[in-house]
Amino acid sequence: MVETTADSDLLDLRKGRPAAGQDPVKRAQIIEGARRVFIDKGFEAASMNDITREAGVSKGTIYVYFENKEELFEALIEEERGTIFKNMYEVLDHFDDLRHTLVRFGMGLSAKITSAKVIQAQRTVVGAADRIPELGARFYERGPKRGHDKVMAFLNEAIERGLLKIDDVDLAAYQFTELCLAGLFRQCIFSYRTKAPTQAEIERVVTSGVDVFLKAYGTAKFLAEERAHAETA
Amino acid sequence: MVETTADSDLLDLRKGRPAAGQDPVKRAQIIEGARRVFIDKGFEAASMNDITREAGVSKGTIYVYFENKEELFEALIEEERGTIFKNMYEVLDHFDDLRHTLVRFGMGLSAKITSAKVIQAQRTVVGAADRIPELGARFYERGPKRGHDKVMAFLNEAIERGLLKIDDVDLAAYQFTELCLAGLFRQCIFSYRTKAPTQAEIERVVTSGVDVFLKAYGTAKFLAEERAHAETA
Amino acid sequence: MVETTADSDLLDLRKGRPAAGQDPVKRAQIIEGARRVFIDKGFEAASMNDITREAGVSKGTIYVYFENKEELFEALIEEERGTIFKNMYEVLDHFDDLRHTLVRFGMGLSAKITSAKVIQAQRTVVGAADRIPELGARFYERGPKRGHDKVMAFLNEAIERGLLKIDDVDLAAYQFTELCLAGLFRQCIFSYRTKAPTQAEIERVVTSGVDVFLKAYGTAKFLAEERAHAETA
Amino acid sequence: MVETTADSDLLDLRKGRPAAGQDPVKRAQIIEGARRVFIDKGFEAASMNDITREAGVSKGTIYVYFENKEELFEALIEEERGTIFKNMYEVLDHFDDLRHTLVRFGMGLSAKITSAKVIQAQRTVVGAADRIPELGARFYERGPKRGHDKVMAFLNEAIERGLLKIDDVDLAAYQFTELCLAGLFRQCIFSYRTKAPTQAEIERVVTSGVDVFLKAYGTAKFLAEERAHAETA
DNA sequence: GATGAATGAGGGTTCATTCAT
DNA sequence: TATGAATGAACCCTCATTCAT
Repeated sequence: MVETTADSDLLDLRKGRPAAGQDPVKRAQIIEGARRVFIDKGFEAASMNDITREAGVSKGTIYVYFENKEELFEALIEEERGTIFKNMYEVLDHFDDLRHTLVRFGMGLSAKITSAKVIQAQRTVVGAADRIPELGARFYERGPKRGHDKVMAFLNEAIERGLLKIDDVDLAAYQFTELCLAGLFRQCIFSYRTKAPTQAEIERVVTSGVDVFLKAYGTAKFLAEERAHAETA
Repeated sequence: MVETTADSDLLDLRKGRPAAGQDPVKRAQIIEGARRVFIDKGFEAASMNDITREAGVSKGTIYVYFENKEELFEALIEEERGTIFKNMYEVLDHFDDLRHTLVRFGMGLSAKITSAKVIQAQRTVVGAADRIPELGARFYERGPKRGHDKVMAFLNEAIERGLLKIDDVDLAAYQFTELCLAGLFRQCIFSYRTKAPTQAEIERVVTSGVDVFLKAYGTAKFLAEERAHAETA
Repeated sequence: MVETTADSDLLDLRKGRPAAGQDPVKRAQIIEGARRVFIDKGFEAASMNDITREAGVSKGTIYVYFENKEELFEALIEEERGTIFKNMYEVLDHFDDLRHTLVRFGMGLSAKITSAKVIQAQRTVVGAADRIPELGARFYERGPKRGHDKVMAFLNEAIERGLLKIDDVDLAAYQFTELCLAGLFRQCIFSYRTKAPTQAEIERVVTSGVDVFLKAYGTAKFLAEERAHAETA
Repeated sequence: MVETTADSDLLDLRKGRPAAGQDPVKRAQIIEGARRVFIDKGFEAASMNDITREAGVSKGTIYVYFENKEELFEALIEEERGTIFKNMYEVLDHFDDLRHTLVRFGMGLSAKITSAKVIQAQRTVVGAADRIPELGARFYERGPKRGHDKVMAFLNEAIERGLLKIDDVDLAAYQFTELCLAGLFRQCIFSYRTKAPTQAEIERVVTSGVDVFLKAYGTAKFLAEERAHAETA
C-alpha cells in the first residue's frame, strides 16, 4: 500500500510556507541587506533599521532568523569568508611547473585579497575585532589560515621532489604569501589605495615575489631544470 | 609696530588666557584623554563622556577645540602616527654591517607594528577607514609610507656600495618589510593572535626574512665580505 | 427540511468541526495555557507566544476565541475565581458546634486565600485593577462578596438559635473574615511573606480570631452551652 | 582674615545650577510625573516616554536622576510610603482614654489606607510585587509593619495599666488593625468600591471594631472605669 | 478553520551635541 | 571662556496582532 498522505513534517517536499527562520530565500535576502550595510558602514555604525530597509524585510523577521545583531554579522562574515576563499587554492592541486604554479597561485591570491569587495569585508572584520575578537580569529582561522596550510602542503611536496630546500616550512609559507602581497595589502586596507591594484601591478609584484622566494629556497636541481626548460623553449 | 587696540579679545595675545580653542596645553590634554579612550575602546564604543573624564576637561571645551567626535579622532590619529613611527628608522642612519643592520631594523619595526597598542590603533583606523577614508590614507602616507622611503634610501646606499643588486628598489623595500612581518601582522590585526609576538618569535621571523632578502638581492661582493667576516670571527 | 448542499463548510453542522471560536474543548485548552502563564508571570510579562506554546494552539486560534490579550485574561480570571471559591463555604452548610464550625471554616478560608497560587492570582487582578476596574470588581463580587453573603446567612442562623447577638450582621461578617486573616493577607499580597503561612500559623490566627469574635458576639446561652460541653468532655 | 573667594566646590551656597542629578526641584518634578503615570497605569504599562511627557523633562534627564525605570519606581514608592504613613501614629503617643484613643487612631488609619490615592499606590506596589518582590516587602516593612509595632507598644502600655489582658500582643495588634478596616480594604483594592469610604462608614466600622476588640481584651478594671466615666458624663 | 511567519510600533536606554549659566 | 546639565534622536530588541497559506 502506498503512503498517500505523507506526514508533512517529515516529508515537506511541497512548496508550502517554510518554517520560521528556515526560508533560505529570505535568509539570503537578509544576509544580502546586511552585507550592503555592514560592509558599507562597519559593525557599530550599521543599524538594524538600515538593514531592515536594505533587506526589505521587517525588523521582527530579522530577529527570527538571527538571534541579534552580532549573530547576523557573524553569519554574514562566515558567508563572505566562504565566498572569498572558495576556489583560491585549486591551482595548487595540480603540481605543474613550480615557478609557473606559484605565480598563478600568487596572482589569484593577491587579486582576490586586494579586490575592493574583499578589502572592505576585511576592514569590517578588523574594525569589529576589538569588540568581537573571536570573530576575527575565526575569520582568520577558516580563511587565511586554511590557505596557509594548503601552501605548506604544496611546499612540502616541492621539497620532496627536491625542488626546494626549506628549514622552516611554516615560516616560508608565510613569507611566500607576504611576498605576493608586498605593499598591496596594507595600502588597500588603510585605503591609501582607493582602487584595487591592476592586473599588471599584481603580476609585477607576484613575479618578483616568486623570484625572491625561489632564489632563497630553490635547489640546484630546480635551477638546472629551469635552465633546461628555457633552452628547449 | 605696537598693537594699540584695547579690545580685550586681543589682549590675550600677550601671555594672558589663550583664545578659545587655541591653548596648546589644553589641546594636548584633550588628545591625551582621547588617546586612552579611543585606543582602549575603538571609535564607536568610545564615548565623549569617557574622554571628558579621562582628559579632565568639560564637554564644551572639547567642542571648542574639535568640531565633533570624528575630528577629535582624526587629530588623535595624526598624533599617534607621529608617536608610533618616531625613532623607528634611526637604526638605518648609521650604515654598519648590512645583515646586522637589516636585522636590527627589522626587529624594531616588527616589534613596534605588532605591539598591542599599535595594533589596536591600526585596527581603529582600519575600522574607520570606510567612513573616513582620508584618515586611513593620511595615516599610511605619513607613517608606513615615510618609513618605506627610508628603507628605499637605505637599500639604494647598499646598492651603491655594491652589496645589493636590485632592479625595482621600491618593490624590494616592500618585500623587505613584509618579510619582517611574515604572518605576524595579519594574525595580530585579525586578533587571531591575542597577544603580541614574543621577542624570540620576532627574531626568528626577521632573521629568516633578512636571509631570504639577502639571498635574493645580495651581490657576490656581499657574500665574499660576509664569508671573510665570519672567518675572522 | 434537509440540507442538501454539498458545500463542505456546512457539513460541519453535523457533529463535525465546531464553528470558529465555538469549540469548548479548545477554549478550555487555551484558558488552561493562559492560566499557567498569566499566574506565573503576571499580565504584562506574559506573552501571547508563551500562552500559545503552553496551550498547544496557534496564535490565530487564540485570536478567534478571544478578541485580544486583555479579554483572554478576563476570561481566565472569571474561571479562576470559580475554582478558588468552589467548596469554600460547604462547611457552613451543616450547622454543628458553633465555635468548631467557625474555626473549621476560618481555617479553610484563610488557607485558601493565602495560598501561593491564589495570592498570585489576586495580585494579578489587583495589578490590573487600574487598567480594567470592572475585572477586579467582578472578581470581588462573585468571589469574596458571595462568600460574605454565606457567612452572613450562617451568622443569622446562629442568632436565631440564640447563640450570637449581633446588631450589624453585615459588618460582623466582615469582621469575622478579617479576624481569620489577621496580618496574613496583607503580608502575603505585598510579598512581605514570600511563602504561604503554615497550617500552625493559620490555626493560631483563626483560633484566636474566633475567640475574639465569640467574646464580642456570643450570648450567655452560647457560653453556658460551651461550658456544659466542656464539662461532659 | 576673611575667606573672600570661597572654593565654590566646598561652599556652594550660591544659587548656581545644581550638579547633575542633584537638583531637588527637578527630581521632584520627575517623581511627580512618575507618580501620575505609574499610579495610573501600573509599573509595566507605564512607559518612560509617558513619564517624560508628564514630567516635562527629557528622557536623558530622567536617566541622570534615576538609574533605570525600576529605580525610579522604587524612589517613587519610597516617597509615597513616607507620605502615607507620616503622622498616622501620633495619636498613639499621648495615652488618653483607651477607647477614645483607639477609635481616633483607627479612624485615621482606616481613612488613610482606603483613600483613593493610597489605594492606587498600594495597587501599583501589589501589581509590581511579582516582578520586584523586595519592593513590596520593603514597602510593607517600612509602612504597615512599622505601624504595627507602634500599635503593639500602645497595647503593651494599656496592658501595664491593667486595662487590657492579651496573651498574644502581636496577633492582637493585627486583629485591631483588621477590625478597623473590616471589609473596606479588600473592597477598595479590588476596585469593587470605586470611591473611598465616607467618614460615616469609617466611623461605623471603626467604632464597632474597637468595641469587639475591647470586649475581647478589656479587663474588669477597664470596664469599671468606663462605667464610672459614663456616669459622671 | 487553523496556522504561524511576518509585521512594525513601541519598549527601555545611551550619548553626541548644545547652550544657559 | 569654560562648564556640564539637559536634550532627543537613534540605538537594539520584543511582542501583540494580522493575514497569506
